Amino acid sequence: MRDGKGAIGETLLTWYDSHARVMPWRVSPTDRAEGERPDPYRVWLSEVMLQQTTVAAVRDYFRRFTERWPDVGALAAAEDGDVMAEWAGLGYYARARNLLKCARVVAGDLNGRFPETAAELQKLPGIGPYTSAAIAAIAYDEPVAVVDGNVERVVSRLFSVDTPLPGAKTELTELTAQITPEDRPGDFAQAMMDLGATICTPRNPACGICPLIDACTARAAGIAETLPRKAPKKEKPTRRGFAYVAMNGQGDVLLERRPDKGLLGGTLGFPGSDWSDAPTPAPPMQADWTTSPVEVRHTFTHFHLILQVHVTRTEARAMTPRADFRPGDLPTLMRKVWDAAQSAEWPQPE
DNA sequence: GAGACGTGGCG
DNA sequence: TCGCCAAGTCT
Repeated sequence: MRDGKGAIGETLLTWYDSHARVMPWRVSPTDRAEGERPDPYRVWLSEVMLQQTTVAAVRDYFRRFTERWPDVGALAAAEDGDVMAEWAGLGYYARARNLLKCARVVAGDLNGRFPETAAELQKLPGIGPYTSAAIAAIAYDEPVAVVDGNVERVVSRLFSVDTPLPGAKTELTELTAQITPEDRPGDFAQAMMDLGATICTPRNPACGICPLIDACTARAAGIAETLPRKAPKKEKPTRRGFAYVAMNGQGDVLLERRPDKGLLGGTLGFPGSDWSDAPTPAPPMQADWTTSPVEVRHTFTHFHLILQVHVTRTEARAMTPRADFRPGDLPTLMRKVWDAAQSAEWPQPE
Protein backbone atom coordinates (compact mmCIF):
# COMPACT_ATOMS: atom_id res chain seq x y z
CA MET A 1 0.00 0.00 0.00
CA ARG A 2 2.73 2.41 0.99
CA ASP A 3 4.29 2.25 -2.46
CA GLY A 4 0.99 2.03 -4.30
CA LYS A 5 -2.14 4.09 -3.97
CA GLY A 6 -1.53 4.72 -0.27
CA ALA A 7 1.47 6.83 -1.20
CA ILE A 8 -0.82 9.31 -2.94
CA GLY A 9 -2.65 10.07 0.30
CA GLU A 10 0.55 10.55 2.26
CA THR A 11 2.09 12.76 -0.40
CA LEU A 12 -1.00 14.89 -0.70
CA LEU A 13 -1.41 15.34 3.06
CA THR A 14 2.21 16.42 3.36
CA TRP A 15 1.59 18.99 0.63
CA TYR A 16 -1.61 20.13 2.34
CA ASP A 17 0.14 20.70 5.66
CA SER A 18 2.18 23.46 4.06
CA HIS A 19 -0.14 24.69 1.31
CA ALA A 20 -3.68 24.57 2.74
CA ARG A 21 -5.57 27.70 1.83
CA VAL A 22 -6.97 29.69 4.74
CA MET A 23 -10.76 29.83 4.76
CA PRO A 24 -13.18 31.09 7.40
CA TRP A 25 -14.86 27.69 7.76
CA ARG A 26 -11.67 25.66 7.84
CA VAL A 27 -9.60 24.50 10.84
CA SER A 28 -5.94 24.68 9.85
CA PRO A 29 -3.91 21.45 10.02
CA THR A 30 -1.94 23.04 12.87
CA ASP A 31 -5.02 23.84 14.97
CA ARG A 32 -6.43 20.46 14.10
CA ALA A 33 -3.29 18.79 15.40
CA GLU A 34 -3.83 20.66 18.68
CA GLY A 35 -7.27 19.14 19.02
CA GLU A 36 -9.55 21.79 17.54
CA ARG A 37 -12.57 20.27 15.80
CA PRO A 38 -14.47 21.71 12.84
CA ASP A 39 -17.96 22.94 13.78
CA PRO A 40 -20.44 20.72 11.86
CA TYR A 41 -22.78 23.70 11.41
CA ARG A 42 -20.08 25.76 9.74
CA VAL A 43 -18.90 22.82 7.64
CA TRP A 44 -22.47 22.18 6.46
CA LEU A 45 -23.16 25.85 5.74
CA SER A 46 -19.93 26.31 3.82
CA GLU A 47 -20.37 23.12 1.80
CA VAL A 48 -23.89 24.09 0.74
CA MET A 49 -22.69 27.55 -0.26
CA LEU A 50 -19.79 26.02 -2.17
CA GLN A 51 -22.05 23.86 -4.35
CA GLN A 52 -21.28 25.02 -7.90
CA THR A 53 -19.89 28.23 -6.44
CA THR A 54 -16.35 29.55 -6.12
CA VAL A 55 -14.56 30.12 -2.82
CA ALA A 56 -14.17 33.80 -3.69
CA ALA A 57 -17.93 34.24 -4.10
CA VAL A 58 -18.74 32.37 -0.89
CA ARG A 59 -16.40 34.08 1.60
CA ASP A 60 -18.44 37.18 2.41
CA TYR A 61 -21.74 35.32 2.38
CA PHE A 62 -20.37 32.82 4.88
CA ARG A 63 -19.17 35.59 7.17
CA ARG A 64 -22.51 37.39 7.10
CA PHE A 65 -24.50 34.20 7.69
CA THR A 66 -22.41 33.02 10.62
CA GLU A 67 -22.34 36.48 12.18
CA ARG A 68 -26.11 36.79 11.96
CA TRP A 69 -26.93 33.12 12.68
CA PRO A 70 -24.04 31.61 14.71
CA ASP A 71 -25.58 28.16 15.11
CA VAL A 72 -28.19 25.90 13.57
CA GLY A 73 -30.80 26.86 16.17
CA ALA A 74 -30.50 30.53 15.31
CA LEU A 75 -30.78 29.80 11.59
CA ALA A 76 -33.78 27.55 12.14
CA ALA A 77 -35.55 30.41 13.92
CA ALA A 78 -34.87 32.93 11.14
CA GLU A 79 -37.57 34.43 8.93
CA ASP A 80 -37.64 32.94 5.44
CA GLY A 81 -37.45 36.39 3.84
CA ASP A 82 -34.38 37.34 5.87
CA VAL A 83 -32.54 34.22 4.75
CA MET A 84 -33.53 34.74 1.10
CA ALA A 85 -32.36 38.36 1.29
CA GLU A 86 -29.04 37.33 2.83
CA TRP A 87 -28.59 34.68 0.11
CA ALA A 88 -29.49 37.12 -2.68
CA GLY A 89 -26.80 37.22 -5.36
CA LEU A 90 -25.30 33.83 -4.54
CA GLY A 91 -27.57 31.95 -6.96
CA TYR A 92 -29.27 28.55 -6.98
CA TYR A 93 -31.92 29.72 -4.56
CA ALA A 94 -33.25 26.22 -3.91
CA ARG A 95 -30.12 25.91 -1.77
CA ALA A 96 -31.36 28.66 0.53
CA ARG A 97 -34.82 27.16 0.78
CA ASN A 98 -33.37 23.72 1.53
CA LEU A 99 -30.88 25.25 3.96
CA LEU A 100 -33.75 26.50 6.09
CA LYS A 101 -35.65 23.22 5.80
CA CYS A 102 -32.54 21.33 6.87
CA ALA A 103 -31.80 23.68 9.76
CA ARG A 104 -35.36 23.25 11.04
CA VAL A 105 -35.13 19.45 10.89
CA VAL A 106 -31.80 19.45 12.73
CA ALA A 107 -32.89 22.00 15.32
CA GLY A 108 -36.39 20.62 15.72
CA ASP A 109 -36.08 16.85 15.37
CA LEU A 110 -32.41 16.12 16.07
CA ASN A 111 -31.75 18.25 19.16
CA GLY A 112 -29.58 20.62 17.18
CA ARG A 113 -27.05 17.95 16.26
CA PHE A 114 -26.24 16.92 12.70
CA PRO A 115 -26.13 13.20 11.86
CA GLU A 116 -22.53 11.93 11.94
CA THR A 117 -22.48 9.61 8.93
CA ALA A 118 -22.68 10.35 5.23
CA ALA A 119 -25.60 7.94 4.82
CA GLU A 120 -27.69 9.74 7.45
CA LEU A 121 -26.65 13.22 6.35
CA GLN A 122 -27.77 12.52 2.80
CA LYS A 123 -31.36 12.11 3.98
CA LEU A 124 -31.52 15.82 4.82
CA PRO A 125 -32.79 18.45 2.33
CA GLY A 126 -30.13 19.95 0.09
CA ILE A 127 -27.51 17.38 1.10
CA GLY A 128 -26.57 15.00 -1.72
CA PRO A 129 -23.74 12.55 -2.38
CA TYR A 130 -21.00 15.19 -2.38
CA THR A 131 -22.10 17.32 0.56
CA SER A 132 -22.91 14.36 2.81
CA ALA A 133 -19.48 12.87 2.18
CA ALA A 134 -17.73 16.20 2.69
CA ILE A 135 -19.42 16.86 6.05
CA ALA A 136 -18.86 13.27 7.25
CA ALA A 137 -15.18 13.33 6.30
CA ILE A 138 -14.35 16.85 7.50
CA ALA A 139 -16.47 17.06 10.66
CA TYR A 140 -16.59 13.40 11.72
CA ASP A 141 -13.50 11.75 10.21
CA GLU A 142 -15.48 9.19 8.21
CA PRO A 143 -13.10 7.78 5.56
CA VAL A 144 -15.55 8.22 2.72
CA ALA A 145 -14.83 9.26 -0.87
CA VAL A 146 -15.58 12.97 -1.38
CA VAL A 147 -16.10 13.57 -5.09
CA ASP A 148 -16.75 16.99 -6.53
CA GLY A 149 -15.78 18.46 -9.89
CA ASN A 150 -12.22 19.06 -8.73
CA VAL A 151 -11.76 15.51 -7.54
CA GLU A 152 -13.26 14.14 -10.74
CA ARG A 153 -10.65 16.08 -12.67
CA VAL A 154 -7.70 15.13 -10.44
CA VAL A 155 -8.62 11.44 -10.32
CA SER A 156 -9.42 11.15 -14.01
CA ARG A 157 -5.95 12.51 -14.71
CA LEU A 158 -4.14 10.45 -12.07
CA PHE A 159 -5.53 7.24 -13.58
CA SER A 160 -6.18 8.40 -17.16
CA VAL A 161 -9.89 7.68 -17.06
CA ASP A 162 -11.13 8.56 -20.52
CA THR A 163 -14.78 7.57 -20.07
CA PRO A 164 -16.79 10.78 -20.53
CA LEU A 165 -18.67 12.34 -17.62
CA PRO A 166 -21.20 11.93 -16.20
CA GLY A 167 -20.87 8.23 -17.08
CA ALA A 168 -17.49 7.99 -15.39
CA LYS A 169 -18.89 9.11 -12.04
CA THR A 170 -19.10 5.65 -10.47
CA GLU A 171 -15.62 4.68 -11.63
CA LEU A 172 -14.13 7.93 -10.35
CA THR A 173 -15.84 7.52 -6.98
CA GLU A 174 -14.41 3.99 -6.69
CA LEU A 175 -10.91 5.20 -7.56
CA THR A 176 -11.23 8.07 -5.08
CA ALA A 177 -12.25 5.58 -2.37
CA GLN A 178 -9.09 3.57 -3.11
CA ILE A 179 -6.81 6.53 -2.42
CA THR A 180 -8.76 7.99 0.53
CA PRO A 181 -6.78 7.36 3.73
CA GLU A 182 -8.30 6.08 6.97
CA ASP A 183 -6.37 8.81 8.77
CA ARG A 184 -7.37 12.45 8.11
CA PRO A 185 -9.95 11.76 5.39
CA GLY A 186 -11.30 15.30 5.76
CA ASP A 187 -7.93 16.93 5.18
CA PHE A 188 -7.35 14.57 2.27
CA ALA A 189 -10.65 15.64 0.69
CA GLN A 190 -9.89 19.31 1.13
CA ALA A 191 -6.39 18.78 -0.20
CA MET A 192 -7.77 17.14 -3.35
CA MET A 193 -10.14 20.05 -3.87
CA ASP A 194 -7.43 22.64 -3.22
CA LEU A 195 -5.20 20.82 -5.68
CA GLY A 196 -7.91 20.82 -8.31
CA ALA A 197 -8.74 24.47 -7.73
CA THR A 198 -5.17 25.79 -7.80
CA ILE A 199 -2.88 23.34 -9.66
CA CYS A 200 -4.80 20.59 -11.46
CA THR A 201 -6.98 23.18 -13.21
CA PRO A 202 -9.21 22.54 -16.23
CA ARG A 203 -6.93 24.51 -18.55
CA ASN A 204 -3.18 25.00 -18.29
CA PRO A 205 -2.68 22.73 -15.28
CA ALA A 206 0.49 23.59 -13.34
CA CYS A 207 1.91 20.09 -13.52
CA GLY A 208 5.41 21.44 -12.88
CA ILE A 209 4.55 22.22 -9.25
CA CYS A 210 2.09 19.38 -8.67
CA PRO A 211 2.92 17.20 -5.65
CA LEU A 212 1.38 14.21 -7.45
CA ILE A 213 3.31 14.54 -10.69
CA ASP A 214 5.14 11.25 -10.16
CA ALA A 215 1.87 9.36 -9.72
CA CYS A 216 -0.02 11.02 -12.57
CA THR A 217 -0.45 8.74 -15.57
CA ALA A 218 -2.12 11.38 -17.74
CA ARG A 219 0.79 13.74 -17.22
CA ALA A 220 3.17 10.95 -18.20
CA ALA A 221 1.14 10.32 -21.35
CA GLY A 222 0.86 14.02 -22.14
CA ILE A 223 -2.95 14.00 -22.03
CA ALA A 224 -3.67 15.70 -18.70
CA GLU A 225 -5.37 18.75 -20.15
CA THR A 226 -7.73 16.61 -22.27
CA LEU A 227 -9.23 15.01 -19.14
CA PRO A 228 -11.84 14.60 -17.86
CA ARG A 229 -13.81 14.05 -21.05
CA LYS A 230 -17.31 15.44 -21.02
CA ALA A 231 -20.43 15.12 -23.12
CA PRO A 232 -20.87 18.16 -25.41
CA LYS A 233 -23.01 21.03 -24.11
CA LYS A 234 -26.31 22.01 -25.62
CA GLU A 235 -26.75 25.45 -27.10
CA LYS A 236 -28.52 28.02 -24.94
CA PRO A 237 -31.64 29.59 -26.48
CA THR A 238 -32.33 33.32 -26.07
CA ARG A 239 -35.60 34.35 -24.42
CA ARG A 240 -37.11 37.79 -23.99
CA GLY A 241 -39.44 39.46 -21.53
CA PHE A 242 -40.67 42.68 -19.92
CA ALA A 243 -40.03 43.93 -16.38
CA TYR A 244 -41.94 46.74 -14.67
CA VAL A 245 -40.57 49.15 -12.08
CA ALA A 246 -43.28 51.24 -10.42
CA MET A 247 -42.54 53.92 -7.84
CA ASN A 248 -44.77 56.34 -5.96
CA GLY A 249 -44.13 59.93 -4.89
CA GLN A 250 -42.37 58.78 -1.69
CA GLY A 251 -39.94 56.59 -3.59
CA ASP A 252 -41.64 53.38 -2.47
CA VAL A 253 -41.24 50.52 -4.95
CA LEU A 254 -43.55 47.77 -6.22
CA LEU A 255 -41.96 44.38 -5.51
CA GLU A 256 -43.33 40.86 -5.39
CA ARG A 257 -42.06 37.58 -4.02
CA ARG A 258 -41.78 34.83 -6.60
CA PRO A 259 -43.37 31.44 -5.92
CA ASP A 260 -41.09 28.89 -4.24
CA LYS A 261 -40.95 26.61 -7.26
CA GLY A 262 -38.94 27.29 -10.36
CA LEU A 263 -36.45 29.90 -11.46
CA LEU A 264 -35.47 32.42 -8.76
CA GLY A 265 -38.01 30.66 -6.54
CA GLY A 266 -38.70 32.46 -3.26
CA THR A 267 -36.76 35.57 -4.21
CA LEU A 268 -37.94 39.18 -4.38
CA GLY A 269 -38.28 40.95 -7.71
CA PHE A 270 -40.15 43.28 -10.01
CA PRO A 271 -43.35 42.20 -11.75
CA GLY A 272 -42.94 41.06 -15.33
CA SER A 273 -44.10 39.07 -18.30
CA ASP A 274 -43.42 35.50 -19.23
CA TRP A 275 -39.98 34.81 -20.73
CA SER A 276 -40.18 33.31 -24.21
CA ASP A 277 -39.63 33.93 -27.91
CA ALA A 278 -42.63 36.30 -28.01
CA PRO A 279 -43.50 37.48 -24.49
CA THR A 280 -46.85 39.08 -23.75
CA PRO A 281 -46.59 42.51 -22.10
CA ALA A 282 -47.98 42.28 -18.56
CA PRO A 283 -47.90 45.65 -16.75
CA PRO A 284 -49.05 45.26 -13.12
CA MET A 285 -51.42 48.21 -13.52
CA GLN A 286 -52.66 50.70 -16.10
CA ALA A 287 -50.29 53.66 -16.01
CA ASP A 288 -48.06 55.92 -18.07
CA TRP A 289 -45.17 53.52 -18.67
CA THR A 290 -41.93 54.62 -20.32
CA THR A 291 -39.22 52.35 -21.66
CA SER A 292 -35.68 52.37 -20.35
CA PRO A 293 -33.07 52.87 -23.08
CA VAL A 294 -31.05 50.13 -21.40
CA GLU A 295 -31.99 46.50 -21.99
CA VAL A 296 -31.11 43.94 -19.34
CA ARG A 297 -29.02 40.99 -20.48
CA HIS A 298 -28.56 38.01 -18.23
CA THR A 299 -27.49 34.43 -18.75
CA PHE A 300 -28.89 31.57 -16.72
CA THR A 301 -27.64 28.00 -16.73
CA HIS A 302 -29.82 26.98 -19.65
CA PHE A 303 -30.82 30.16 -21.53
CA HIS A 304 -29.95 33.78 -22.27
CA LEU A 305 -32.49 36.42 -21.27
CA ILE A 306 -33.07 39.92 -22.62
CA LEU A 307 -35.48 42.10 -20.65
CA GLN A 308 -37.04 45.38 -21.71
CA VAL A 309 -37.57 47.53 -18.61
CA HIS A 310 -40.61 49.81 -18.24
CA VAL A 311 -40.98 52.38 -15.46
CA THR A 312 -43.79 54.52 -14.10
CA ARG A 313 -44.84 56.83 -11.27
CA THR A 314 -48.11 55.83 -9.67
CA GLU A 315 -49.99 55.89 -6.38
CA ALA A 316 -52.27 53.08 -7.52
CA ARG A 317 -50.72 50.25 -5.51
CA ALA A 318 -49.42 49.47 -2.04
CA MET A 319 -45.64 49.33 -2.27
CA THR A 320 -42.51 48.35 -0.35
CA PRO A 321 -41.45 51.42 1.66
CA ARG A 322 -38.34 53.12 0.33
CA ALA A 323 -36.59 52.55 3.67
CA ASP A 324 -37.18 48.79 3.45
CA PHE A 325 -35.94 48.43 -0.10
CA ARG A 326 -32.33 47.45 -0.64
CA PRO A 327 -31.28 46.39 -4.16
CA GLY A 328 -28.80 44.06 -2.47
CA ASP A 329 -31.72 41.95 -1.24
CA LEU A 330 -32.61 41.13 -4.86
CA PRO A 331 -31.17 38.38 -7.07
CA THR A 332 -28.68 39.66 -9.61
CA LEU A 333 -31.14 39.71 -12.51
CA MET A 334 -33.45 42.02 -10.57
CA ARG A 335 -30.55 44.25 -9.51
CA LYS A 336 -29.85 44.68 -13.23
CA VAL A 337 -33.49 45.60 -13.81
CA TRP A 338 -33.24 48.20 -11.04
CA ASP A 339 -30.05 49.60 -12.54
CA ALA A 340 -31.66 49.83 -15.99
CA ALA A 341 -34.65 51.64 -14.48
CA GLN A 342 -32.32 54.37 -13.22
CA SER A 343 -31.46 55.17 -16.84
CA ALA A 344 -35.10 55.73 -17.84
CA GLU A 345 -36.95 59.02 -18.33
CA TRP A 346 -39.42 58.69 -15.49
CA PRO A 347 -42.94 60.02 -16.12
CA GLN A 348 -44.17 62.76 -13.78
CA PRO A 349 -46.46 61.58 -10.95
CA GLU A 350 -50.12 61.23 -11.96
C1' DG B 1 -31.08 10.02 -16.83
C1' DA B 2 -31.51 14.35 -18.55
C1' DG B 3 -33.02 18.91 -17.64
C1' DA B 4 -33.81 22.74 -14.31
C1' DC B 5 -31.51 25.63 -11.52
C1' DG B 6 -27.55 31.49 -10.77
C1' DT B 7 -23.73 33.89 -10.93
C1' DG B 8 -19.13 35.80 -11.76
C1' DG B 9 -14.50 35.23 -13.50
C1' DC B 10 -11.40 34.00 -16.97
C1' DG B 11 -9.11 33.17 -21.51
C1' DT C 1 -18.29 39.15 -26.89
C1' DC C 2 -18.73 34.43 -25.56
C1' DG C 3 -18.31 29.79 -24.00
C1' DC C 4 -16.51 27.31 -20.21
C1' DC C 5 -16.64 26.29 -15.70
C1' DA C 6 -17.05 26.24 -10.10
C1' DA C 7 -16.53 22.39 -3.33
C1' DG C 8 -24.20 19.67 -6.85
C1' DT C 9 -29.08 18.63 -5.83
C1' DC C 10 -33.61 17.65 -7.10
C1' DT C 11 -37.11 15.86 -10.08
